[in-house]
Amino acid sequence: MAKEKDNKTEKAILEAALKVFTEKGFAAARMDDIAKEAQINRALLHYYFRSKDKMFDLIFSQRISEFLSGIALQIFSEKSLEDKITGIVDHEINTLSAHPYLPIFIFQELTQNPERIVQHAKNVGAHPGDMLKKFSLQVNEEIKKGTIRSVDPIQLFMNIMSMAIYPFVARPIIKMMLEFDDAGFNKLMKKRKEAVTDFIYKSLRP
Amino acid sequence: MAKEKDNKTEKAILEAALKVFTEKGFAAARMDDIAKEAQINRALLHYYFRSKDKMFDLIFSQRISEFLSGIALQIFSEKSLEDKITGIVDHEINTLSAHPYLPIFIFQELTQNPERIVQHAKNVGAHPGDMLKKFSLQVNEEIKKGTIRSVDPIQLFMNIMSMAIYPFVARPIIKMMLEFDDAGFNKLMKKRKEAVTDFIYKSLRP
DNA sequence: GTCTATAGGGTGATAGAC
DNA sequence: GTCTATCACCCTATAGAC
Repeated sequence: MAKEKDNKTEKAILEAALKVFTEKGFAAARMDDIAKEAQINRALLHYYFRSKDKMFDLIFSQRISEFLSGIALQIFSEKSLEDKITGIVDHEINTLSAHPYLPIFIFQELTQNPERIVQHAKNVGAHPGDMLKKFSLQVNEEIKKGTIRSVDPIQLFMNIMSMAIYPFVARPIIKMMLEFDDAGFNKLMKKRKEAVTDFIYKSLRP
Repeated sequence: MAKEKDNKTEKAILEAALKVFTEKGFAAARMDDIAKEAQINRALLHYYFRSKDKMFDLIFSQRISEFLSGIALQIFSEKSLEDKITGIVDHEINTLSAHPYLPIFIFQELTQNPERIVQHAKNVGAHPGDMLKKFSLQVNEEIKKGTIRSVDPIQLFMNIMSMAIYPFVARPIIKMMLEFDDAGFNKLMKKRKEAVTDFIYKSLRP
């Protein structure tokens, strides 16, 4: 029973830490914000996780691993190129619709401390460079078969990721330009899944 | 002569503030970092700009205005749609190649404080929503003429901005995946200008 | 205008009672 | 495990000499 209480508190803290860190970033996040969000005392945070840095590393490590392995899962699946592209776009937009702060959080902190990615990238299993190689191979096969036009696979990969993720990065500007609230933005993103895949397929026509 | 010294110091401070704020963000930026970067005393910052907040507002206001007006300049030019798209892509990639930290800075701070955009958006002259309307009009004209296929102008606009800007947001991940240094990344972005416009035109074929 | 010294407030971390 | 009280440091901002 004491054990059960442990898990419950620890879980509450991690959930709160995720929320506060992703919304504010490491530097602006306050231990007190996390404590209040988890509805516990500030000292307990240190009891469970010792320091702000350790807590942050844990959260960040999970997020970047999830981000990379989510893509890897799609890339290394046995799908056709077309289904794979649809899979990546759908996966990214679905995930980010539920967690719109994630991309800015990841990229902001990664920019501050780029070495960190090397540590965490290994948690993904495959080396991230392998993803691009696998993707390039499949693209070049389709080009050879004549099912799609000739295209640089690396630029294509960047295009796919860009169109899926960037709108969540630029969310405040998009909301202002269109005078949308959160609900309107989410609807737009739901429609966007098909718009993006369609835009890509149309471009790849031979 | 005293006046000249004023301008020189003030300019040095603003330059240093831009560098530190954009690289670290408001919360992580230290007045001491800025002072050291400008090679002056910390107290002088307050003599010239009173507070960290005021200094930040100034820098941020300039950046977001420049960002929006840069796009507006392209949108409201008298170019054909195709030239306009090329203009936007080239302008964004050129600007960000020189200042790769800008997008994350703008979007991170804007996410923290979305109301800020409303104040600064007005500095652009035209209301930002007008940009999208003007762009949509021109796209719909081309569709009617049959020079491009039917497409949602808003999604198209998001696609263009995404593909031009996102790679600079995801720069650390791209550099890692391709095992590139800064020079390699910049070369890739230079090539990307043509890759992106070509990708878009190919997609818009009727 | 530019500096040194320091006030004043906030924040992460720990000690110690329960 | 959970709390209150408190320490020690950091950082912005200002006072005051030059």
